[in-house]
Formats: sequence, C-alpha cells, structure tokens
Amino acid sequence: MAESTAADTPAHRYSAALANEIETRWQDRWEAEGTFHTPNPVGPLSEGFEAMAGKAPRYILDMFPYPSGAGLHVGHPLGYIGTDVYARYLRMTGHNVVHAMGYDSFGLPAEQYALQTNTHPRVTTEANIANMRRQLRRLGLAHDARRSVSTTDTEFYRWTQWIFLQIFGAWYDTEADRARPVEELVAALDAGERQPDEGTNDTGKPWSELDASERRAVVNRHRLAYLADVPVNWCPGLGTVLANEEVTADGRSERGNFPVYRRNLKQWMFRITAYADRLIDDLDQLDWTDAIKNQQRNWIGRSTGARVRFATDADYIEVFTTRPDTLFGATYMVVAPEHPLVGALTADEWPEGTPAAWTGGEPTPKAAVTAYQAAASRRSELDRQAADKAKTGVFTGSYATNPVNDEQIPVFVADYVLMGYGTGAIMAVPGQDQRDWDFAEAYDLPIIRTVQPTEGFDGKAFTGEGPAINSGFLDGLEVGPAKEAIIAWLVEHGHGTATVQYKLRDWLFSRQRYWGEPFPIVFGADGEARALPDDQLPLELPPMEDFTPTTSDDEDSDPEPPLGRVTDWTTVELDLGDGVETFRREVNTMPNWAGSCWYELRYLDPTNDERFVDPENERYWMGPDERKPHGGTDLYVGGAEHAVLHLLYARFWHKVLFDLGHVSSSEPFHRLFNQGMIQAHVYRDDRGFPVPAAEVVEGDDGTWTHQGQPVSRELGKIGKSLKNVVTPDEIFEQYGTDTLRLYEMFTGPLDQSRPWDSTATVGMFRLLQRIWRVVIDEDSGAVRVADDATPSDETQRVLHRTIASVREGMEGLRSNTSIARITELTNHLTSAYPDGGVPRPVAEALVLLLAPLAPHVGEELWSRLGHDETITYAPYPVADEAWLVADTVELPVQVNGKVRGRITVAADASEADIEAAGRAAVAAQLDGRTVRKVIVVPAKMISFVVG
RNA sequence: GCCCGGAUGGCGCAACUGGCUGACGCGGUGGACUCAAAAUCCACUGCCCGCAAGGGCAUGCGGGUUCGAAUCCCGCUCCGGGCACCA
Repeated sequence: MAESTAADTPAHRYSAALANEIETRWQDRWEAEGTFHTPNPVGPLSEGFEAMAGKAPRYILDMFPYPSGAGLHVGHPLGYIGTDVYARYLRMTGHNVVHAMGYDSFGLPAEQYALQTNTHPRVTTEANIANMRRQLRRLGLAHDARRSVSTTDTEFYRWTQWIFLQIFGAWYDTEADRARPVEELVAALDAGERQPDEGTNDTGKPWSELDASERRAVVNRHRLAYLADVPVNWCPGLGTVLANEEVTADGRSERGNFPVYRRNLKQWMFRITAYADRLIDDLDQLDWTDAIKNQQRNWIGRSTGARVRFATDADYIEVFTTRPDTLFGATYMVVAPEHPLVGALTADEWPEGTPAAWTGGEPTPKAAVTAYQAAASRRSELDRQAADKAKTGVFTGSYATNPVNDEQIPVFVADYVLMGYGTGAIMAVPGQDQRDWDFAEAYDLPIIRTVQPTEGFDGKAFTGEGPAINSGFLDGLEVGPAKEAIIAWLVEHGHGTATVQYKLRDWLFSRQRYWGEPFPIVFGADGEARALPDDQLPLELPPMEDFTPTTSDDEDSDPEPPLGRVTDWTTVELDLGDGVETFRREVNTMPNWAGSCWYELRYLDPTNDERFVDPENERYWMGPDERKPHGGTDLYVGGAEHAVLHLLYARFWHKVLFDLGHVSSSEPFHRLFNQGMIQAHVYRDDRGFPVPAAEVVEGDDGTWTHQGQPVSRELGKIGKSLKNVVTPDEIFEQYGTDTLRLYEMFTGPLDQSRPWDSTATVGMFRLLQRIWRVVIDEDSGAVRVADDATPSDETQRVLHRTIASVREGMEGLRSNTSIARITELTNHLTSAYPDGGVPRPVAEALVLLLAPLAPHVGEELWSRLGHDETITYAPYPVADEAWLVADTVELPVQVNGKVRGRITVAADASEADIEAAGRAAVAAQLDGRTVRKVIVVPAKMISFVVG
C-alpha cells in the first residue's frame, strides 16, 4: 500500500514532474525563438550582428561525436554540459558566443555499425544523428542549431574534398618554411630559378627537356599530398590499410584488434613531416596542458644529432646518433634485418677466429643472416609483446672502419635496431647505451667508457653527463661541447653532418573502405594523379547495394576498395586542358579523420556555398590577437584519447590552410581542455564476471552482494559489457535535466575523472527545490520575494562574496565550487528569511547566478519574477567591492604554530591592537613563558613563539 | 624503463600567492511532520582520550626548510594516463 496522496506534497513544490514540464516547455521556446542563434559579421547568418557589435567574440567548441547507435549514457555529456555552462556564462557576461555541435559520421565505426544492422550507412547514420540530436536537446544545450553539420553531408564533404585539393595543389618550400601553390613551383622551374627537389626527378634530364607527363611526375613528387609505394600497415581483417597511429604497439588494429602486416603498397600520403618543427614549436604559445603538449612532442619525436658514415668493403653504412661525442666508444655496428645493405655486407665465409656465438651455429655468414632475417620477420608478425628484451643477432662477417680512429669494428644484424627509425643502422656504444651494453655482454664485445661516470655510479651503461675520456681530442670536454667538436671534425673530414631526426612519419591517408569521402582525383593514361576541377565538386559517393569491404585472413591478399566495383563510376570522360580524355577515378576513400580536421571552420559559415568559410567570419571568430597569438578557438573540450591523432592531424590541415592564405589563424585550437571520465562501479561475482550493478545491494559491513552472493567492487568505464550503464533518461525521469547538469558539474572540476553515484544526485535536486522555494510559495505558487525590502548588511556581504567566487569558478571551468557558493547563499537566505520575503535584488541575483548551470529553472524563475526576455542574455551579477571587505575579522591565535584561540578585531586593526587582543586570548598558554617573537599577518593571523 | 597527472573524513571533493584543514554535497545519527512510511525540514557528524572543561593525533610514507607546510625542497610508495629496443 505505497500509494501517496497528492495532498501530502505542496502543489507548487519543485518536483520531477514540474521539472520535466518546465524543461520541455523552455526547450521548445528556445527552439521556436532561435534563442541561441549567433550572428556572424557577414554572410547568410549575419542578421542581428549590429546588436552584437560591441561584444567580444568567443568560440567554444566540443569534440564532435560519432553518431553511434548505442545512445548516450551519463558519462557522455560531461564535456558538453561543461562547455554549455561556460558558453552560457560568457553570453551573460557580454560576449558574442558561437557554440555548435556536429557529427563525425564517416569512417569505420559508422560503416561497421551499418554492416551489423545490414542497412546502408547513410540510413543508419542519419537515424543515429536524429536520435543523438534528440538526446542532446533534452540536456538543454545552448547550441546554434543552424550551424550543426555532419561530415557526411554532401555540402560538407564537398569542402573536405576542396581542402584535399588545396593540399594536393601545394608543395613545401623549405627556404620560405611554408607551403606554397605548386603553380609557383612550376613557374620557378620554368624560369630556371630553381631545380626540382632532391629525389623528385629520376629521368636524369633537366626540367626544360621533360615532356608534359614527366613534368607531372616531378611536380606530383613535390606535393604535400602524394602517392607513394611505401611500407604500410595492411589489415586484411578490416580490408584496409591503417595509419601508424591506428596500429597498437603489439601490431594489431586499434579498432577491431585484427592483425596488421607490413607490406609495400601504393597509397596516398600527406607530407606532415614537413611541418614537424612548426608542430612542435607552435605548441609553446598554446594554452594546453603540459601532458598533451608532451604527448605531441614525443609523438613527433624530434632529436638532434649527427649522421656518420662508416666505410666498409662493400659500401659505407650511414648511422644516426644523438651522441656523436661517444664515437670513440663505438666498438661494433648493427644494421636492421631489413636494411638494404645486409646482402652486400654479408661475407662469403666466416673470418678467422670468429667466435662460435656470433655465427648462429651456421656454416656461412649468408646462412646465418638469412636464417636470422627469417626469424626476425616471423617474430614481427607474432605478438611482439611476448618477446623478451634479450638481445639477439648474428655477425655479417664484415667489418667497418670507425672514422675517428680507423679501428676495424664488426658489423652485426640484430632486430633491436629498427628499420623504421633513423637510417636503420647504428654505431653501437656499449659504454653509454644500455641496449648496446646488453648486446656487447651477450656477444663478448669490447666496452669502452668515453664519458666519465659520476662518482658513486654503479650501473652499467652511463647515459648521463660528464667529461669525455678515452676519446682523443675530445678528452675533458663536457657532452655538449664534445658534440659540437666532433660534428665539426666529421664535417671537415667528410664523414658526417649534423642532422635532426623525427619519429613522425608521413601520414597515410587512404583507406579501402566505402564509407568515406571519395578522393577528387583521376588518373590519365600516364598513370599520374590529376586533380578534379573545383567545379566538379562535390564528387559524390556513388550509391552501392553491397558496400562490404573485401576482408580476408590472408596476409598476402590485396586491398580491393569497394568503389572499384562501381565500374560506371570509376571511368570518366573529362577535359583537363588537353581535350576530352578517358580517366580512371581514384577508388580509395579518405579516413575518418578528414572531416574532423576542419569541421570547426565550417561551424563558422555552415551554409556558405562560395567558400568553405568566409575569411571575414574566420578572422572574427578565430583570428589571432593578444590573448591567442596563433588564433584558434577560445576553448576546445574533449577526451584525452585524441591527444595525438586528431589534434595533430587537425593542426596540420589548419597550417596548410594558413600557409595558403585561406585562414588568418595558424593554429585551430588555442585553449584545450581534456574533460575527465565519469566512471562507475563494476561488481563481479566469484568467477570475475560483471553482474548488473543496479541489482547489487550494500550490506552494513561494507560488503556487496548480488542475489545473496558476495561480489567484488572496482571502478571502471561505464558500458554495457560491464553491466553498469546509467542513462541520462533515468535521471531526467527521476529529477530532471537541471539536476543532472548540476550533479555532473558538482562532483569535481571538469578535467577530473570521478565515479558516478546515483544516490548523490538528490543533493542537487534538493538545492533546486530550496532555490525554487526562495522565489515561489510552494502552496500557492505565488512569488514570495519582497519588492521593497532592503537587504541586510550581512545578506549583502554573503551575496557579493558569492558573486565573486561563483565567477571565479566559472572562469576556471571549476563550476563545482560555483555550485558550493550558490548553495551557501541559498542556505543563508533560507535561514535569514524562513518565511519568504527575500529582497528582490538578492533573489534575482541568485537566479542569474544559477542560470548557466540550471538554465531551465533559471528561465522559469526569471520569467515568474516578471521578465519577458530570456535570461540567456541577461547580465551576470557583478560583485560590489564595497561588500567584499568585512568590518571585523576573526583571526586565529597561534602559540608555537598551534591554534590556541581566536580573536575578533576590526579589519583595519593595528598590529599593536591585534597583539594585545591575542595575548589576552591565549593568556593561559603564555603564562609563565617567555614570548620570543610575535608574528602578525594583518587580517590573517597572529602567532606567538614562546620558549 | 621514460614522460605526464594524482593521493585530504565512510564517499565525491574544498582550501587565493606558505597562515583557522575538511567549505559544499552524499551517506550516517538524532529530531520535527505522519497512524506509518516516502518526500520535506531542523540539528549533529575527521579520529582517539575525557562526564565535562579540555587535551592528543590527523592531508599516502620518510626526511628537510619555516614562527607556521595539504601547499615549498629532497628521497620513496601506491594509483591513473601516455610512450616504449627511437639509437
């Protein structure tokens, strides 16, 4: 008999039902009135801009989501709520704020979901977007809906293709240190002002003697987007190749966990390496956390050092080293098993006296090397994680000459040297490198220290700083000067050069899947890539019945892009300047990163059909100024998992657009903020399987049981597989959106992960009830504020202190503290005015302070207080300095650092007065002891030091 | 192994720039309302000793600087995230 009678609760209490009624009503009104429409300076969205003319522009951005079919759980909206609170706060503090939400809807996840549900990705994508829009709308997010774009919209990817052509149409001028249009390259080549870059012309003929096709080939090899036959990550299980960044350390696909194989394939590449230095250096002036900056720096992996040539009988071996100063300690060399010189270096027979351990038990070097190469390649296919770090290798039978002392040092093949980094060969310096030390110990090779270890050093290889020893003319020099000296010597004698090495590789940009942007590229009879003219954009993805990728578990299978099967689309008749010819279309598609590399620009001018963004709109919202030297969005909030991939790629595209003069900002995101994750408890039974979290009961003794069986508890991600999903809808139903928003903001600063605790949400609901009660009489529904009352001095002080600290929390994206201060104000008003009659200015300030956090309650109370206009643009309360200073202050009185008493003195009391009051307060403590020192910090504390 | 974070009551967290540790909320205890419960409201709530007044101990651990340290310095431990035979 649990039926409750309505008479129990006051008719006008803030209840879940009332909250839901208020929320849907205001959401409808916001939509109908276009409350969050933000005007641009120019173009179709410029209506109403004059009214904003005096306001400073702010661009608040969220990382846009994949429209997955699974729907939202309470962890998803954390960042969205955080940016919404901040953007609403900025609107109320006199800014013109652009804040929108789009959908990253191309790519593997969308396609895989479509395959699972056996529906065309266009259909599932659009249904998922509609569902997600509905869920996000229910959160009351103040987005300009007109600016919502989806990367799969034809009018969006038209410009993705256009930007690709801009990149394709550019080359990197290393002297000017920026990208320039290839037309300028061609003009310079025609005029004889410059020669083709190294490695771009293998005809051996000068530019002037090349025919049109040969010239195209030369130019194509300069471009920032180019086709190359390169070692790629071929993933037969996904039927596509993957970027380095998409392959895990143990050689599997990040998505789907399929094995990935290295093989050579002709693929589209972006010359992101040309930007390596700028991508590192420009981080300095961005407002990002050091964690993310470091991750980007480490990924790019710039290291300075030298290239050194070692002569051998066959050819010279070039190595890269960051420690050329240790050259005298190089006692052997190692080349990677895949190194092209391995064959030439392998001797016919073992030299006299070759130790048995160096031969791998084989009769000849050739047999040993071949066996080792085979083993190494097999090893790379297997789980590299399981491989122990023991060093293995075989002797090639040949020797190299250390240029600095003419020592003959043996050359080994070993897989601890990677072909993919540096030159694929090293000089081994066991005295100063632990890996070389390990190998030298295993193969009984000499170890020479060339840097004096610090005193007390008892390790093996010494990698620290110290004076050079056993190093001829370098002896006595510290590491830095020794490097300079040896590099000068190497250059002078023609044995090497100073150089900079990067871990970053060029970006593999093509995929053999259906659901991506088609490349606006065609191939003519000579096989050279040609740009589709801009007026043929968008190049639409042709409809396909069966878009299944050709997957395989055979590593020797070949990629077969689905678009290759649309034969009437792949062949096209075009006139590209030499009359109508037959061309073949590129059948690869772009990876899902493409759209996310520039979507933030499209939000600024979503309906512009002349340009991807009007320069004036871009400059207004993202242009550089004294706050942000590179320009970019004022805030970008998203998960830390995008620290390298998306953020690096997007910065690269943006920089190309900047170099070509299409945008005024040289960085896309000025202030970056990684929101934390909302975790939830996972309960497991004795077999370790998760049990439904909602069915677990907590015992009095702090243990948990599920259906009577004890279960363990840990924190984990929220997800179906862990059976701990809590949906926003459950919270809407129980308390409403405003409670959910407050709760998510209250549990901690935005960048911090925190566990979800459904029982704790009620605290925020109670807060809203109390605020409601400050304004509304629960029984009659009438407004119960006093229009003509004057706030007491105490109320004024509480109010203005609250305003000051609420603003501080808002600015710092720590609205948890703002909510605490609002709660304190509410508690004060509740006890100071138990029967209502809170002075109107105070009640209105409370509602305004709350509005960014709980906008529906904000709007409703604002309106009931008699305001016709939305609260969205109402001015946020400003603290009056006069009320921030108190007349009297309470000070702690310390004796020997411990608080022994308190005194209340005038705020401007003299030190003498404070001391006198302090002595009186702790007279018992001071009695009979000598006061050696008195420290008075005015308005803070007083401390006695006694003997 | 390297690079970033982090550790404060039963829980989430707060504490400006070295100056009252634990604001605010959850939970808990007691009370009001109710036939009763839910909801709501009020009070108390770091730990230990004590009837009390009061005292002692407390910000992961060990040192240090200081009149005074959650905060600064040195050395650790544990947890989270990232990278990793990168020469």
